[in-house]
Amino acid sequence: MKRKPSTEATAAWIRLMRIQSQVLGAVEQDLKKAGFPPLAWYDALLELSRAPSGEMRPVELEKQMLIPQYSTSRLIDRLVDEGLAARRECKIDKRGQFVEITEAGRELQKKMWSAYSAAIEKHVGSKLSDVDAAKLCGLLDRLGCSCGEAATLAARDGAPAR
Amino acid sequence: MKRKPSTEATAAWIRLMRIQSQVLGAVEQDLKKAGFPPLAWYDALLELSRAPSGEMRPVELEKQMLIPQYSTSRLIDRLVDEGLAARRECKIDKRGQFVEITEAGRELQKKMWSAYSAAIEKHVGSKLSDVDAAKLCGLLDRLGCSCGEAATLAARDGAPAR
DNA sequence: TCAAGATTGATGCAGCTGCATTTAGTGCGG
DNA sequence: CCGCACTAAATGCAGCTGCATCAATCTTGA
Repeated sequence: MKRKPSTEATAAWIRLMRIQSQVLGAVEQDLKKAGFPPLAWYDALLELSRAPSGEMRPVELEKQMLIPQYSTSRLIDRLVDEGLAARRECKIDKRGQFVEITEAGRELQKKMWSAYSAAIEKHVGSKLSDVDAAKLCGLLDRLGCSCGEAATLAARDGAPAR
Repeated sequence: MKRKPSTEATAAWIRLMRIQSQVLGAVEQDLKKAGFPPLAWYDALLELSRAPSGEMRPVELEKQMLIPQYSTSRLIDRLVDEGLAARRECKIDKRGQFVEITEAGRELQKKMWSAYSAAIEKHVGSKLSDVDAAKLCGLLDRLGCSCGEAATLAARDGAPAR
């Protein structure tokens, strides 16, 4: 059972873990220093703002963001507490609900994108040519079974999802 | 302030976040299913086992693992609780201490490496040729200011560090 | 020699995460 | 129409993380 992964594979694994945490930390830090909430909030607001009528089912949000159900539930709680979103009852399915982004939510999303995009540029864009960034995408996509397609489409106003 | 990062940079950012979390999750899951503790424990045990006399200062460990001080402190607590490591007093500096890996700790580290290396192979190695893995390393290293050098040297028996 | 400052490690607190379970509602087969 | 399986969402609990702070000790420099 020894020496299964090649040195290269192991090195890639280590880099993937280290660099991601480093870059994510740097970006989150920039956001926080600019007085903004965590990235997850941005992701949620972005998804909501993209929805046709500014509202969607929690289940839907959960699938888009690739986070567990309970996590979605609590994230919505926080957004609602801050007046960035509102819960609406769902008439066709009384178990469920709709979550609607508020005007404040839309504004915050836009403001965050300024800081967020600057952070991406600072910590990723400025360190890699577009060609290299594309190469990196290609290599990373091969590690994720089949999450590349959707992500490519969504690659406008960046939405990570942990 | 609009359109700062290129589409490619943003796409790379998204991939980096998504794929990392996906791969990390898969590896941790494999470890857990095999009945092992979290990866952080492995990292710590590995560092300790590498130390000349099987012991090192918490500060040292902290630097190697790139995790905050309080995190190290509590990780050591857990290792000690499980009998995988032991605290030794430090005679030359009474503020400090030494942490020594136990025999059980060494054994666990070795056993974990079997499962861990298999997971790396399964989730990284098998999806990328060595050449591509090396390319990936190169690209990722450019994102991390200066963490590549050390990591390359340490690339035996993989040690991530979040 | 001694006070000021730096360093080592621990800890209380708040917030977040995962897991398992609960509550409520839907829909299908008999 | 009823019971049973399934889905939607919330929640209690334990564990982990970050932050700020603390106590103890070491070091430095006047």
